[in-house]
Formats: sequence, structure tokens, C-alpha cells
Amino acid sequence: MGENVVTDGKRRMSSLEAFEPDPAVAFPCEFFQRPTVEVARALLGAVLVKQEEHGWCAARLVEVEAYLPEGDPANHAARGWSQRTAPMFQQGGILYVYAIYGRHRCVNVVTEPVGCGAAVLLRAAEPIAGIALLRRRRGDVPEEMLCRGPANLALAFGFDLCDNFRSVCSDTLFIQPPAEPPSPEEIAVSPRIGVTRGRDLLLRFFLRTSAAVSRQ
DNA sequence: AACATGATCAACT
DNA sequence: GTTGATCATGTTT
Repeated sequence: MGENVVTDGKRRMSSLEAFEPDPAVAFPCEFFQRPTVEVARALLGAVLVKQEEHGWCAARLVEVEAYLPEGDPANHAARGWSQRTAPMFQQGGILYVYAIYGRHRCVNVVTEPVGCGAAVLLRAAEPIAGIALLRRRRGDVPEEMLCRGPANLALAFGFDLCDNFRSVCSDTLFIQPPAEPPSPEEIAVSPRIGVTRGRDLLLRFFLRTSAAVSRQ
């Protein structure tokens, strides 16, 4: 926690500082309507912000996975349209939330133009603001654990199946670009976690310095 | 109507 | 590193 560096008078974000969410500088929907790997890499370091009735919460994305529109057997959309995967076939910039292993939920941001069936899975993030709100849903766990792992992230932010099709370019839910984009050396690439098919594809991207990454 | 599958987590050993 | 919990979804009967 809290490499709360003050270098030259510019403050970096930390969990203890005030952080004003600003939809005006968030990624527009067109940002997501691009090749999935580009979007995945660009999301590292970006801040997911959700406004709620009782406040708002924010966390810095540090681990994502790409699920490609073509040649990716691990993609839920690989076998075509279904009621579950319907959100993935809309245009980029909305949520695809699915249930897995009984209890859990996983959150994806849909990518590429309409009809492609692609998304980026949000796997882990560092809490920046609204920690109490995250804890209310996640329980009393260390801060770096709050959004470590896709189901934990989904639970902490209170995402559920009803959030399918929800825009991530709205005033109540959006993603802000990184204040400081991570350097190329900071970004690590690996096979995706937990997939049975498409194990050979290197489509997991994470920040190697982050304590919130689910597995090195 | 029944069954197999799975992009997981927490709690063990 | 292994395992059990537990259920939405898609596929088969």
C-alpha cells in the first residue's frame, strides 16, 4: 500500500487522498470499439469508477485478460450468440457479467464493433476510493485483497448479472485513463488463468509491480 | 427434466 | 497444491 509518492508537487493517487471522479475525462465508448488486445493493454493503470447511492468507489486496474473475436476457443462467444453472451455481440463499451462456479460473478468490458463477440475480463484492481463501500460487500480483508481476482473485483464493486449491457461510458460508471501510463517494462504478459482451451495464447496482461495481481 | 461444464475462491494439507 | 462449495447456462433427453 501507499507508495504515496510526492515527487515535484504533483500528487499521485492513494487510497487516503480525496479523488474526485470526473466522467468528462473518461474513455468514450469509441475507445472500446477497437482491437481487444489494444484495449486490454490500455486499460492497465486506468481507474474504474462507479457512482452509487451511498457514495462512489474507484480502483486502478492492474490485471486484465483479452478474449478475442476470432480464433479464441476460450471465449464464451466462440460458439456464437446465446442469451448469456448476448452483451458481447453488442458494440464495445458495455458490461458482460457472467456467473461461474456457483457463487461467483466475473465482469468484462465488451470490445470491438457490434457483432464481433469480444471482451476484456477485469481480473484485479487496487482500491483508490470508497474503500468502506468495497469492504461492506467484500468483508474485512486487507486492502490489496479487496479486488484481487475477478470474482472478488466483481463482488467488491457490487456487479451482478443485472449489470449486463450497462454502459461503462456513463456518468455513474466509467473508466478514467491513467494519470501516468505504465511503462512498457511494467507490463507483463502470460497465458490466461483458469482456461482449459486456448492455453497457448498470451492474452493476460498485468502490472508486475502491483500487490493486487492475483498470481505472478 | 436432467446433466455436464466452468474465464473461481477460501480453506485446508 | 488440493479440494469442496455451489449454480447459471447450454446441451442433451
